[in-house]
Amino acid sequence: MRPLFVIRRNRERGRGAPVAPPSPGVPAKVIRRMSQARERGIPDATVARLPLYLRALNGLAERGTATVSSEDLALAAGVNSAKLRKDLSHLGSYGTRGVGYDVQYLIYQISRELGLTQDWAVAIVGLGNLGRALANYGGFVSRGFRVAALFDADPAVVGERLVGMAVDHIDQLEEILGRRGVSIVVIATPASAAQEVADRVIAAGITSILNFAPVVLTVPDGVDVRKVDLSTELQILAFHEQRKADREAGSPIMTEDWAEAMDA
Amino acid sequence: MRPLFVIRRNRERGRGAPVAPPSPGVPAKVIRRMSQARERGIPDATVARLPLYLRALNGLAERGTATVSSEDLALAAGVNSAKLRKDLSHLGSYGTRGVGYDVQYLIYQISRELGLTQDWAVAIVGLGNLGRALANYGGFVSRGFRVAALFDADPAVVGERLVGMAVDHIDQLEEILGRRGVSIVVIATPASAAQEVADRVIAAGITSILNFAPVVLTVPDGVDVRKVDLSTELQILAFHEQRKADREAGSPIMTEDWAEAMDA
DNA sequence: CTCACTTTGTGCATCGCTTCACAAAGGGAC
DNA sequence: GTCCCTTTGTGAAGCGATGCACAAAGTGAG
Repeated sequence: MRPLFVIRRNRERGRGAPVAPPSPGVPAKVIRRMSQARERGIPDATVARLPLYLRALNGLAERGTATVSSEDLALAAGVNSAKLRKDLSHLGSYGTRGVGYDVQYLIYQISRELGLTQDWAVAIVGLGNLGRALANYGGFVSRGFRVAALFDADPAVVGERLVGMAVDHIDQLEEILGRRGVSIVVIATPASAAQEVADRVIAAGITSILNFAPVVLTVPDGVDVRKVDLSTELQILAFHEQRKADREAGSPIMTEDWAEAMDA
Repeated sequence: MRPLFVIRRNRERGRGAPVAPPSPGVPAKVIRRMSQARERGIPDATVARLPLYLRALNGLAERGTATVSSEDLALAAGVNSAKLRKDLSHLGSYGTRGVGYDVQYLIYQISRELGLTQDWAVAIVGLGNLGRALANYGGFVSRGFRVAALFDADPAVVGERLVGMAVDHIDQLEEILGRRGVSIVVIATPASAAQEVADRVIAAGITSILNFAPVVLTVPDGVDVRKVDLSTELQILAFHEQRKADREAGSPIMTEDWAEAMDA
């Protein structure tokens, strides 16, 4: 079963084989076909932007727009139009030259690519303030995702009903995950519990985790972890804010900063 | 006051002026000096990782570790050690060869670089489930950040007390932001209100926004917006999850997918 | 049909980040 | 002091992402 090439696939990013240079003798059609085929190699940066495009498209669709040019869609999504076109070209050739993209069709294609045409059962572990906020957050249930299980370790919380669902005790984690077909787990526990929860859900077969706890989770290969971290974001903002402040007050050449840095 | 060069600075990412090509005649020392000097040009990718290092360091400090090698720290932060060293080298030369980094000293240096030695007054706008979770979230108050104001548009929520602070009505936004010296605003409103809130806080002089609402905010140059978006993260996970599923079930060559894609 | 115009899809140059690999620098033993 | 060991700091190569600029491909008018 799935030898060599699976492993190769795993690391196969972007272009894969270095498409032959456009020597004038080679039939252009063959080259085209190859890059169209793309071998399932959509760049990570592109994948990260697809949800953005999807949201912009849904906005357009609600306002009844039937087709949209890359220029306009890029504007709505806040990106450069060349980037948008290149991103979409990784999915296939879904536009019409001289016209633009059919909004509904593009929504469908992006949704399909992102796997939103099926629905995903999501479990939330940890029902403190953040976990509750997530459970109640209607936005992400809207398309493709469904909260299928809630877990907490606190006996006072277990049994409580949230969004029409009882909170289960963490002891039943493995059993219920399996029974309800959960494939994505959201960790919203305190930092101290996060790694243990991760270990358990991974042992139960989960390979996609969204982590809100402020820790670096250690996971085996093949498990995807995405991290959302408030304090990190604030710290990045603070860095830039400080810089702006420095710039206004400090000397343009910034010699003082230097002196300070030097003697430290 | 601050003419031309301020604008230039604004767009000056990374290296700044296009360092002359490494023509063999140019004295290497000059180039060296320039990149060492860094002109306050810490790469964005590095800035984004500094909070991570800081957290790992705090963990080590709590356990009483005095010095740490780049190898160990990198392990704790979940990055490659060469990357860690290069990141830290952008801040200065704070390690000791043959020994490693002094944990306390490095904590101080990173904190200073991130601007965490001063404290930042943060306002939260929108106190639905998410806003409340953020207000209660102790983690980010810990170091450098302080919740200084809470706003909501709902009269039923205004006046309520959260984390020892009364919720103010959004009408008083500008006045209170100024009075309490707020410099970072967290938007946790519904999507429909987010742009208006952003416009108002920017008009009031705010230049750093952390946006939880699922919309692309349009802001003038000089304003930093960072976005945290649950549904985007879930969609990215779903994409990879789907891929993993395809890989197990589907044909390695993936001809079927093709047929399906073609007739659509 | 041809012509003018619009907009996509992409080759290519560029840029910035990552990673390797090693010289430089410090510590400790003797 | 010298020698050996450890670990940093960084030049340079590699790699992926970005954005320009344009040929290709479509529409619509006449």
